[in-house]
Amino acid sequence: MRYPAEETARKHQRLLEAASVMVRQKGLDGVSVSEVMKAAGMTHGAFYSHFANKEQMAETALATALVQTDAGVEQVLAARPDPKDSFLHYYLSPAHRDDPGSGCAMAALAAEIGRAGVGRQVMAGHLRGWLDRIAGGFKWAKGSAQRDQAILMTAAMVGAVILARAVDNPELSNEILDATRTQLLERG
Amino acid sequence: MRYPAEETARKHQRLLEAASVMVRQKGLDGVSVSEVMKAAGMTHGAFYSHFANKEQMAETALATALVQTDAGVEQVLAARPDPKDSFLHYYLSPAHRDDPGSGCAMAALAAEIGRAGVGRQVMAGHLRGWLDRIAGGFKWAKGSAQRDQAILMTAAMVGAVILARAVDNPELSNEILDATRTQLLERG
DNA sequence: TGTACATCAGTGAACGCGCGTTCACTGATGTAC
DNA sequence: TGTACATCAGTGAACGCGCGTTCACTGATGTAC
Repeated sequence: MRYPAEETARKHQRLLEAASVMVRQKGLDGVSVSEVMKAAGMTHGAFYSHFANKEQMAETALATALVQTDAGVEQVLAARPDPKDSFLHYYLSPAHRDDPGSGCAMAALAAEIGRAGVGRQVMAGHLRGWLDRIAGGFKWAKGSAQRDQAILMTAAMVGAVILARAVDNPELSNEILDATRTQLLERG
Repeated sequence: MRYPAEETARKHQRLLEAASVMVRQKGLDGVSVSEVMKAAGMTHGAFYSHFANKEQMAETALATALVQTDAGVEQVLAARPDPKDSFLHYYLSPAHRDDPGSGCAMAALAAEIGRAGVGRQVMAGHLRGWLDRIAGGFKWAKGSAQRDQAILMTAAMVGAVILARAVDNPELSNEILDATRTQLLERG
């Protein structure tokens, strides 16, 4: 049967939200059409009223996840007095490590995108914007380019969260987060 | 028919080698039983003469890939005069970025292991050994713990390679590798 | 040393299963008059 | 404003396909005598 346009729009939004979370939790290839639809409270048949196919959903979910990641960065950049400190404490926290579904899409999906080919352009655009904002928004040590420092910080944060998620030992996992935060703060 | 024990052992070795490469290229879940067997020159039926099931092959392939990664580290630690410099130049090179199959297993597989659960213990053991060796084998800046510096360096290298593989723009990809290397060398 | 036979790695057909996708159908919505 | 009808999001059965896994079979190897 036909549904009110507004309700359909709301359902589509629910779908995007569920897909962006699940994709970060299970990977772009790790979520099935059925489970995304189920999470949004529908049956699998309606999937093709919202997406052309599974690949397009993956791309859309990635884009949505990246937008949410961006929103998080914006929020932190408004923090006073020290946005960089706030950012490092959030990003390298156990909470972020343990909740990939609502966390940074680069840490969750960059590795898979690297081998799949799908989403590499979107990821490049996202990373460019990310680097511009943190290179300009944070205070950096004198003596070397802000952009290079922003790249090191980004690589270290992403790598630290990925490694912290990949080990089963809680002490080692926490140590990775703590040491990375300490080192990045120590250098200015 | 029955085959000479020595030939069987050689085939098993071929299987491990192929699996460890393919798993780094396509992910632990991204390789099928058939394609691994085909790569080793056999048909899929013989798979179960070598492994209990697909999951066990994935674990074995991960372990093999980590051993090969370790062997690479050992080799670099013997480099003169500056093993750290050699290490950073290899790890953060376009060659390493473009050849995940024979590259670092952490960069290739840590993200997937983080969400799968399989291999987290093996990964923790590997990372422990890795950190011990580079914390002890390289020269570090005074003023903060060698281990913390080793962790930052590892996180940054792994993150940089993952990000460099995830973007389609060659300039940005190279910039990530170059900036990370420059920054890590600059700090001693 | 020669003979008889159990072993077992490898082959390729066959299996059930979950997947992405298609389709006939439903019926309230929104539109044309 | 009321009526007739086309639209289309959503349902659930059905599809083909590739996957991991099983199985009967092969025949040279390695062993027992």
